[in-house]
Amino acid sequence: MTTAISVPTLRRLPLYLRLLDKWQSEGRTTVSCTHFADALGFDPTQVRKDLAVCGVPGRPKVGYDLRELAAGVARFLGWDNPGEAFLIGAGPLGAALMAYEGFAERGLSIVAAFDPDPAIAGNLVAGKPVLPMSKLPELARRMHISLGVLALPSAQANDGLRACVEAGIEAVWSFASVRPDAAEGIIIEHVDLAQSLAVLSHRLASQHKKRPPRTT
Amino acid sequence: MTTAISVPTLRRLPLYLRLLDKWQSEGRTTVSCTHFADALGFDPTQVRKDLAVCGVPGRPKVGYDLRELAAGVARFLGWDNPGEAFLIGAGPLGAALMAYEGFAERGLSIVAAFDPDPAIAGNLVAGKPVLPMSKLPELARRMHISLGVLALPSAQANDGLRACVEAGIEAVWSFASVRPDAAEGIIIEHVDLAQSLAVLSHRLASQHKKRPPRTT
DNA sequence: TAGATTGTTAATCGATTAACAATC
DNA sequence: TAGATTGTTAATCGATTAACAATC
Repeated sequence: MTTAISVPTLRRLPLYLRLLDKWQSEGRTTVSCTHFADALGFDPTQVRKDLAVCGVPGRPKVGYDLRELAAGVARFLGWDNPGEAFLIGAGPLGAALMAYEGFAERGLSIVAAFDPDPAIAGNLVAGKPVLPMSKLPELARRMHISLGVLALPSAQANDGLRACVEAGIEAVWSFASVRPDAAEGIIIEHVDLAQSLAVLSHRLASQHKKRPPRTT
Repeated sequence: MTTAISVPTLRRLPLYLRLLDKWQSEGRTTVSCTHFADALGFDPTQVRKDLAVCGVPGRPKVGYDLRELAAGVARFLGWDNPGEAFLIGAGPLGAALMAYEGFAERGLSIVAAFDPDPAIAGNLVAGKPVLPMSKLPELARRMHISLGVLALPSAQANDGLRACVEAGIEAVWSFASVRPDAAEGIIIEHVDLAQSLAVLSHRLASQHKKRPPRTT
């Protein structure tokens, strides 16, 4: 087995990729770890180790070929060929995700939307019809869909997840406001906004202890 | 100065709080670290250390008083009294955030929405009027708003952030698809979906290496 | 060539986990 | 009392950073 990639490394790769895109559009052709390190406030050695996982060799004195590195990082993440995903939950959150500009950039395309609510199924979301959940298994298999984007209200999140498992979907990216239960045979990545808010809230609270907020 | 709280600890606190709410609704009155550890797959010692930062004492043999602990964790995060925030960017993402059920639960209330796009300002989003950006500074000061929720398209994200700084807003929770530039005198917490997607994409890709996905 | 940069091995740092005394 | 659990100190583990040889 190849060396396991650490999650912190994995989470930094998109930041490098974003910079690579930017620099490419500025006409750069090579980059060194120091460029990344300066732009992101990271240690250059860390950048070098992170990039190494993608298997793109650099050249001493020169650095990395920008094009080659960008392609290598994108390939490593599986962002080189467009992935197709189903959206499960077509409420306001689902609609926002369908319109989200960051997905297309990362080779992710939501090709169909489903919703258990009969009042929503049948509607159009971002120009696409929302289908009833009953259509999910057959379509998932026929279209070889391996990723589900879960955007259901918390009460329905676990049902949605189960439907994905039964449809043979391999991974779920969850935006439900409650973490769905772990399930056999499916990869779950949950975006927990409460965790992010906790970091922000605490920083704000510590700030207030030092310099109290304005009051009337 | 009090011991600095680590970010990993901070990010786990909402998970404990969610369990506390659940257990409280089930009629429990005391909890031990082992309960949390079992439910979350954590080490009991880690739970004990995490909870310790909130300053709620437990009793040997008994555990923690559930009510007292829930109140302590919420207070530590600043989630005990409802915080008021402004939404900057009232497109689909902004609309989803206004409707998001997780916020109210965490004592966060979006009290007004702003958008630089004249086609959007004037509309209603989640029953609230969207105001032009020009109204932001005066209202922020008058209402003592310290948190901005940034949901603008990437091209406008930095302008939106600057507007917050100028309005005296202390912290910004960013959902832009590109991380806004750091700015003097404002706390920024950026939710970077690409980082989360990177973790998921890579897991999916490694899975495929072991067991290739079905094809036609 | 000399200097800059990669790639890799060693040292440090911080977070997690283990051990254990104190206590109800 | 005995057993369970807290709170805290020590050990381990993994990620970050430093050092340095190889190289263009």
